[in-house]
Amino acid sequence: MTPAERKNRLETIAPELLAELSETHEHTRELPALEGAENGVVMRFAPNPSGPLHLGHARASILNDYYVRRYGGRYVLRIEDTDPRRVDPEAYDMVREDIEWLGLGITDIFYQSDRLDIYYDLCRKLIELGGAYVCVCDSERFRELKLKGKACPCREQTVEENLDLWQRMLDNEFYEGDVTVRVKTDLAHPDPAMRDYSAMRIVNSPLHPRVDATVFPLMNFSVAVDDHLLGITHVIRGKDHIANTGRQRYIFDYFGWKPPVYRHYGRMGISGVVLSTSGMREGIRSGLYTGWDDVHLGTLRAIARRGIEAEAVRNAMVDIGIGETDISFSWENLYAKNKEIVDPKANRYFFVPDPIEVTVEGAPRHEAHAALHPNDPSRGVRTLVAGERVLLPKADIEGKSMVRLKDLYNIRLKQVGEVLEVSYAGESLEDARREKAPIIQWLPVGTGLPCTVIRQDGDLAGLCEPLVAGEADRVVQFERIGFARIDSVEDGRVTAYFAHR
RNA sequence: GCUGCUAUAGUGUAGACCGGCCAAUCAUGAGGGACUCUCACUCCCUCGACUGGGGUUCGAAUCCCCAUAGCAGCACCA
Repeated sequence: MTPAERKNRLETIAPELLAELSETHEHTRELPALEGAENGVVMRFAPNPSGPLHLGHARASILNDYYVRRYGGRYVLRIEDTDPRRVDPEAYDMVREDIEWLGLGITDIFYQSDRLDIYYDLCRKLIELGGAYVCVCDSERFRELKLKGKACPCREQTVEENLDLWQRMLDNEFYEGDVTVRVKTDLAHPDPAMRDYSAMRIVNSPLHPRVDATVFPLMNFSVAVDDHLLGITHVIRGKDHIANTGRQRYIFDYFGWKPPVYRHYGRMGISGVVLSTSGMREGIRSGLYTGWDDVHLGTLRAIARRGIEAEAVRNAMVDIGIGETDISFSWENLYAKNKEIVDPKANRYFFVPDPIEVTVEGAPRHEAHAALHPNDPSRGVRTLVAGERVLLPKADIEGKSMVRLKDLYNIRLKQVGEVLEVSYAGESLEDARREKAPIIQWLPVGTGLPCTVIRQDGDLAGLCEPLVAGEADRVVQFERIGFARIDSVEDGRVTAYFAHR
């Protein structure tokens, strides 16, 4: 049966199936349902302000955002700045900008550094409940004991002794490293990670940029407290937090709170870019990278600069989902998502990398009209006026005997010793097709703008069409090269960032 | 070392909870073709996977056990 016959037959026996066939299937993927989410959710994104957001943050924030949008409710941004050592004052703004770029539906914002009194208060209550003690042991010594499942002497202190020590901590009677408040868990717990962890510690230096304090909570305490106080119902985070979920459970139990529903997704390996804040900062300092948006970094501002849109990142992350399997992030898949968005709107232009000038013997003066977008004639054309002298991409004519300059005419090439002889070969597209001549981009001599296309693996230098100057901050397609974001146009010089083919 | 999680095509993902409709979905990618004055877009065709071994069962990608591999945690970081 031919396809047409099959279609006819289907029409006679089951017209409703035929209708189904012609439907365009929208592949917006549905992620698994969350239990207890039917009446809305309260979720959170809790970055540490130590640098700009990167792809790892994008996954966490987008997946939580996805569920808030799906079920309705609130989306809390919680800035976790309880470690003065890991706070970069400039990162507060960067995080805010990146969140804006991502388009997250944040409804509430909290800074943990504003909430120290809340943590102090609940820490005292936890001590009173007998759920925590102030430990004055050397951390190394404590660790040894813990691994053996043994208690340190401080664990036997009375509530009064602990309260006294706690007050002295707050009164600045101790220095960094001298004391820590530990949550009493279970020293016999089979998982050593679960045994008596720290809830509060002292940091004397550096000073916190937002608050005058030296006693700070550790994340397992502040996170549990805030998740409860802020009414968080569901938490989606990486599996590196599985142990923390277990530790935080003790806080919930001591206070008689109901913990949120947790989902821990698998590790996402991201290759090809630098992600570690320290690595990025060091590279920027040493001049290896131009800044937080250097193309070699995995920050959101870097991929934005490369012309990747937030929606593409979102689609890629939802596609990846919340599976517990460890995965490797696929740039290829992200590029495909981005092309979906960018291809319909990107205007087409010629960019000639590594240009060589040739004189086309016998070529008439000719005006070429190339569509700004081949699928949308209404956008009009770029007009390029060519005489005998044109610029061609070196790599595309090497070894060729005939090529067609797109929308212009055909040329014949002959290498005679050191000299490349180029002659006019007519306007016929059919001729070019018949000879299987490549159709390549070109530029008239004189009108092109110097243009650098910045790529991860080396820049392309060349010339582009003058109209590109009007495309600043937009993504264009350089025909036969790929999509690129026009980053700047200064003094007639264009800088573009390569996105993908 | 101790604890835990995971294992479906190159990549991501569905199916797994409630075994049969799975000779395993969709996307991406690769190869081929159509269209096209781009190596873009669109369309068509093809390629490619249930980690291994046992067990339960009439029947296992799905349940159980073992092995292997990967990952995470065992901070006075988040």
